[in-house]
Amino acid sequence: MINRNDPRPAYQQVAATLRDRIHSDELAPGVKLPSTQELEAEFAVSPTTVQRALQTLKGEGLVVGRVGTGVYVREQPRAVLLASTYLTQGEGEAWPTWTSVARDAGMAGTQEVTQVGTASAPSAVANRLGVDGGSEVVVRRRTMFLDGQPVQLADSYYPRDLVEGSPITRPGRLPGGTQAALERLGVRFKDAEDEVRARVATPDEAARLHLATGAVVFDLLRTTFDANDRPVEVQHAILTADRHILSWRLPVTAAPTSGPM
Amino acid sequence: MINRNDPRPAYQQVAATLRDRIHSDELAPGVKLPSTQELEAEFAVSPTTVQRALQTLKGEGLVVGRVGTGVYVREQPRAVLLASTYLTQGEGEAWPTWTSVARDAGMAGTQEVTQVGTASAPSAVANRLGVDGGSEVVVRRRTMFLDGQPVQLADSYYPRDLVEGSPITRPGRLPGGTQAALERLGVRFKDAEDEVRARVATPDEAARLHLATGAVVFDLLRTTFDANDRPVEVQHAILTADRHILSWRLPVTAAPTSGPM
DNA sequence: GAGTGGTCTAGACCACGCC
DNA sequence: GCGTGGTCTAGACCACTCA
Repeated sequence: MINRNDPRPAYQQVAATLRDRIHSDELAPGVKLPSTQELEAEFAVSPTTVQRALQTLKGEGLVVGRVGTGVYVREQPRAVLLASTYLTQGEGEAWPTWTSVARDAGMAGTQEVTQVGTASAPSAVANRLGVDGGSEVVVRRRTMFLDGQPVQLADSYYPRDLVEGSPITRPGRLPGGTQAALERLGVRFKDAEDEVRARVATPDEAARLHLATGAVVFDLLRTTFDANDRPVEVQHAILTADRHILSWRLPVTAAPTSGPM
Repeated sequence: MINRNDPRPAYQQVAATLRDRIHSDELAPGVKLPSTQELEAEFAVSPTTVQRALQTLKGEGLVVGRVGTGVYVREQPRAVLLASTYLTQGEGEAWPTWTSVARDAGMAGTQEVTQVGTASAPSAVANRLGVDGGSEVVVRRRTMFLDGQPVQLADSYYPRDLVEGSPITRPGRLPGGTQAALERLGVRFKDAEDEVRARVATPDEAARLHLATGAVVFDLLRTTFDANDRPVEVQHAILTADRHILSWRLPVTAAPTSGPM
């Protein structure tokens, strides 16, 4: 029952009560909530108020509605631990791939190349790639899947003069990945800079990743530099936040290092 | 006007139209939207439908409502670029501090120590600190502010036997930061592991960070290891996503794989 | 006091899943 | 066919801001 003296709106009280039941496992993952009509009766509020409370919980990713059946406590999807530490490792024959990372988490990782060609560089990419905003760059767009579900949109951008005429500009799998292909072009890698943002998915991203509106995504930019500190690749990835944990390993020295990192 | 043949619900059509106007700068940041009554008339929908569309946009962080005045396009708050070295928390001149990081972004960074003492270790912390779940550990809790606004909750945990009797267990500022204090106890740092998640703020976090419900936060865990690979510190930080960009710099020595990480 | 956003109601209709 | 979640309406009230 709702407390009319509580300063919080009724729908927030309903949401808070249900949230407590979920967190206390009184409503365990996968369990069906009482029907909206039952909730109306229990809390003595109108249908609209119940719906609004449920909408709040849906926005928080706690429950999912399935019309015709009921509203269910969301099963926590298993997440993939995406480590970047392998980049610092030396020589090895088998490099971690999306497939192997997913297998480590007990899932099936696949990918699909959706576009290879040239495109006008988004300003964030152009800045980091050291080209004029809007100028044409080479782009490879991929979608990554976990157990058949799209979880990641990964776009890689390259300076046109660097990769022109190479296999990178053509569709199809690159043996050893794009980085190996760049090395065959004479590129010597030095280091990379990651920038990570988190935000709500745009409607376009939500549609392509099969997400509810309001879902949280990582927005990740990786700029890779060669031995001359020239940026040779910018990767821009959108990752569903509930299926990825990002991980970095970094040295800690007693004496301060100079410069960032 | 709403298209009744469009399969999308009316409130989503209204939201999409307003979203387009915002992204096209027809409604620039800071500008006041038409009043809800005007929107009702323009789209020929009921008040509730307009409210639901606005609620959707609020959830996306695109607009903010101020009762009594209007609904405004949200000014994009300036974000702080948080390099990975920051969390090492030195206060010496060479280590980046919260104050210096904020100053680099043109803002005032302050912090407040909210609690120093012992607490039962949350399971995620206990795991990483190598102690039994629920056992007592030493904790230092801080809140970080940008221009007076709380933007970060940072809790640092230490094994009890390691820091017992040291200044770390007592309130007050630590000259040189906790890292220097640990070094004075004989700790030799080796490396650290960061784990980054992104999710919606819990109601408690939202209240402490003055966030709207549904706001996105980073959930960051840093485990620092000494030369013997013993975990000596676990930092758990909640950061408002729209005011932080996280950054890492990592060396690349050979061809990595196809994934973004 | 007028206008504003925010909340709530009571009732209706629809598409869908299941029996 | 019935129960389900999801959507929508028309109207009401409240707290707040600002002139």
